[in-house]
Amino acid sequence: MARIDRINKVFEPGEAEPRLYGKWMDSGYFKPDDDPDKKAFSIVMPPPNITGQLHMGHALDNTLQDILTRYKRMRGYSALWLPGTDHASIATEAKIVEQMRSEGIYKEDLGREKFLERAWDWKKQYGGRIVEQLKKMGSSCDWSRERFTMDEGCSDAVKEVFVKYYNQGYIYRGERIINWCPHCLTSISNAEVEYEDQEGHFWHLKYPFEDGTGYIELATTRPETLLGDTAVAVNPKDDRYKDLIGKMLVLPLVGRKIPVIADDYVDIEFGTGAVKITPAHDPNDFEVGRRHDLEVITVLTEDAKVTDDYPKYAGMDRYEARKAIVKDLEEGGYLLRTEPHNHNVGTCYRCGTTIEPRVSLQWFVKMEELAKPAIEAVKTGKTRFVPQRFEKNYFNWMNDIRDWCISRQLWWGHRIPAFYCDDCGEITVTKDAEAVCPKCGKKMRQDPDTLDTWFSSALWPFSTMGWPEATEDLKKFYPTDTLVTGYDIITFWVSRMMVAGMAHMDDVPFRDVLIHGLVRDSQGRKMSKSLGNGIDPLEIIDKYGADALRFALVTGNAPGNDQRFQEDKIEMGRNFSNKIWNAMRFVIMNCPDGLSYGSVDPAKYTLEDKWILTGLNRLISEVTVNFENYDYGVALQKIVDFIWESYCDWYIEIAKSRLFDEECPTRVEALYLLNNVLGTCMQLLHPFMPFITEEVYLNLVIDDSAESIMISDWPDASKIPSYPAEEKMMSTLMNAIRAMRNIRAEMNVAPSRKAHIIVVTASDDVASMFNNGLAFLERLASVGTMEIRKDKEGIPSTAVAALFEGGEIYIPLEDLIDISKELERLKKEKEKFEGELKRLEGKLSNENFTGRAPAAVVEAERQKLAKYKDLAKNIIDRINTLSEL
RNA sequence: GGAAGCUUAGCUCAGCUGGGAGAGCAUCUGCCUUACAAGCAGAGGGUCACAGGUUCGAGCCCUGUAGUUUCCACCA
Repeated sequence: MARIDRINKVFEPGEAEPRLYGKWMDSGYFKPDDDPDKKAFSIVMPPPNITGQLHMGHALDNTLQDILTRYKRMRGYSALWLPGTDHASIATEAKIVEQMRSEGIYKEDLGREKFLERAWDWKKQYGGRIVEQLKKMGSSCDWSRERFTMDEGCSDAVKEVFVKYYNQGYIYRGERIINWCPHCLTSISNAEVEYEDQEGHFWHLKYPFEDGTGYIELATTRPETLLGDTAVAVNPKDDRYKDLIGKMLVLPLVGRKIPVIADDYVDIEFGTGAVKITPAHDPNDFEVGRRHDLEVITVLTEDAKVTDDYPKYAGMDRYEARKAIVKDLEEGGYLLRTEPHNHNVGTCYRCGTTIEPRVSLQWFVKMEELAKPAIEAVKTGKTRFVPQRFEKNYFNWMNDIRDWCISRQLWWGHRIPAFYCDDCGEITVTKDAEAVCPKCGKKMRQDPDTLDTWFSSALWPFSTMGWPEATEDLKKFYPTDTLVTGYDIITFWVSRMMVAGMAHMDDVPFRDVLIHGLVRDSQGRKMSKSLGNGIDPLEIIDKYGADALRFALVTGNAPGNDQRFQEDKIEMGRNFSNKIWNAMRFVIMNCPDGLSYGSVDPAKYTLEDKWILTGLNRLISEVTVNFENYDYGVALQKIVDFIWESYCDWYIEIAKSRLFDEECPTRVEALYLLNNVLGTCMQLLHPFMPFITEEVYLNLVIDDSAESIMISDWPDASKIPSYPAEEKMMSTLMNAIRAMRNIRAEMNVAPSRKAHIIVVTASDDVASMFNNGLAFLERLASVGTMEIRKDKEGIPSTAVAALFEGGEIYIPLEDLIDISKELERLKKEKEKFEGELKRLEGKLSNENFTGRAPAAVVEAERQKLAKYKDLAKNIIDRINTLSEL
């Protein structure tokens, strides 16, 4: 009892977790083992933004990665989990601009160089924050390999790829209509546009013919773009307009003469069947304009204000201009009517501002051809999505892929390695920091733009390992084994890594893509800043510990499904920790000093010993399969059930009678198994709850030389003996105990009242089982004394019967028994059994079943029938006996 | 418009290749039993959304319907 005084009654994560993490860091366990005989396992961490704070999405993502890494490490792999952070160009730049604005400083006034200095300061200040937060989760990454998307190596990889793609013709520069954010003042890619439903209007306008022969009616949701109209399009098959094709119209308010053109793009059924064409401000119109060689007239500035070309509206933003133009159209008699109209509006995924399509000179990657090997790799199973259904998501995007706009009008990011000669217009693309015009020898000017953040992210699985150098890490760890990420990022990131991997490494970047869902709030809403419904993982860790948080994120959740986050689950995790902690306390408080297992003899194992070992054996096998299939929710549930029910509620309780009897001949066996079974459970649980398992494992009396559970060997089921016959016997005994407990509870018999029981059984095995178990039957079922008989002659009629497979137990409760109540209880039991009997008899008399179902299934049903018949007969006998009174 | 998911106990969710419906929380009843009241023992509670079909047998497979969520595309 001396040792227990030193151990707190509850596990204290606030104290233990930082201490243990520090120990792991110092010991170098997070680094992959150099042993060349070990097989390599690797994952790269999806790099969180340097501007970011740890949120539940990160917590889930990193918990899954840590589970995987810790499992593989214990399985004997040289396991690498490579961490890092992302510069997140647009998000970071926006934050810095915002911060500067509060100081009254503008980006342009500061200048590029000063701005970048500030950005790097920002990175220094905040880049480490998220890393520290990830450590609190218990993440076992190799921090010595930590990377940043803008560090020297990653930047070099970016330049290498850009130059290579350019020389191969996959990267080009061109004037196209792109998605422009008037707030961030940069282009963004298709993937970065989010569509949302907005209520708007449908304005029906009339555009008069030049020759005064009438007008064409058309409808628009964006009347302000009328300023840039250069045609009106109709469908060539539309009889209403056939004769009008080629005629000229006068553009209202502007007076420009524009033609009626014919194009298949126009839907005859929709609206009036006539569409105004604004090539500069609508992607479809742009395409129509190209086909018909229309003039592209830009009418809005970068910040979405009307240009000076239209003095009446100049300087108005697009919404002001819309009002003014609608008013003028109305006054001019051009507005026929206005209807309410819901439409999808593209918004910037970073700031939410409505996108303004805009024609500008940008850099693009031709994706179609590059996508092919990446599509093929998933088709042929070289890369596998888990769950598989998400590959549809991937194929969907990849099969319909558009050219990727990669240039951004931002300063924070990888500067585009293209140089221009202002004299002769020559373009050079080079990794060098400076370039001289090959034609006229003048110093060239570097493109001011930077690259899309996702351009560098796409290279992450190999840029972090030293590419383009042929490093040892690349040789050993590429391709990585598993990428863990959310389904919301498949198009942004997974697809582009696949493309880059195939293009530059000629191999997939990862074998498996483990997709998880979103963590939502308790009402099922997305956690967001604007709703203020986000739950801070750090607060949860402070209150309950990282183990409890990890438990909550994994338990009861199937792969790929969204989950609602509820504090209930955290409490469950915390309570489970406490349960384990106290099981450990119990075990070690009963271990004598200098305990040695030298005399342990498996031949002396008792029924419950063999039962718990058999259960453990099965647990290891099943959980290992679950781990291999990424079924973590299932695996965790099994481990919890085994520890809580089998080990704590049964095995410890039964073992108590052996521990408390110092003369017990199998005491050392009990101690050995109590320590080792719990220790093995800790190993199985360690990937989920690394902290408490480490603490408990090292406190148990298992192996004094063990340094850490995280480098212990994953349990091997084949080394644990299995005893099926004893397991079955034990389950009979447990059922008998449950039956006794049930009766006593229903009769309201206090546990303190020890009863005399009469066990009636024809089986010698069952009889000896009860005889051997008397010591713990007292504890588990309040048995005082016991007699065992072969028949039920002379059983007192006031006894209550507990029936189990293999026998009956009678508990004479004299004063307590209410015969009518007991009869009622027995009749209820009888009905239950008769229902089952009817079902089984029907099934077994059906020749279709006996003839067609597998023999094993039929046999199992036969045995069930026999068992139920037996039990039902006993109940009926008992009812008859009681009824006669 | 195209695609995917979900619908199982009051709540949140599991349920593997089809073979007697589960967990946690909540509710009710008893217990401070010398590891743990963050605990122990027991109980109640479900036409597995609906309608068909395949099968000896369907929560699970197929078809359809309804509700709901998400992704992709996008028509002015």
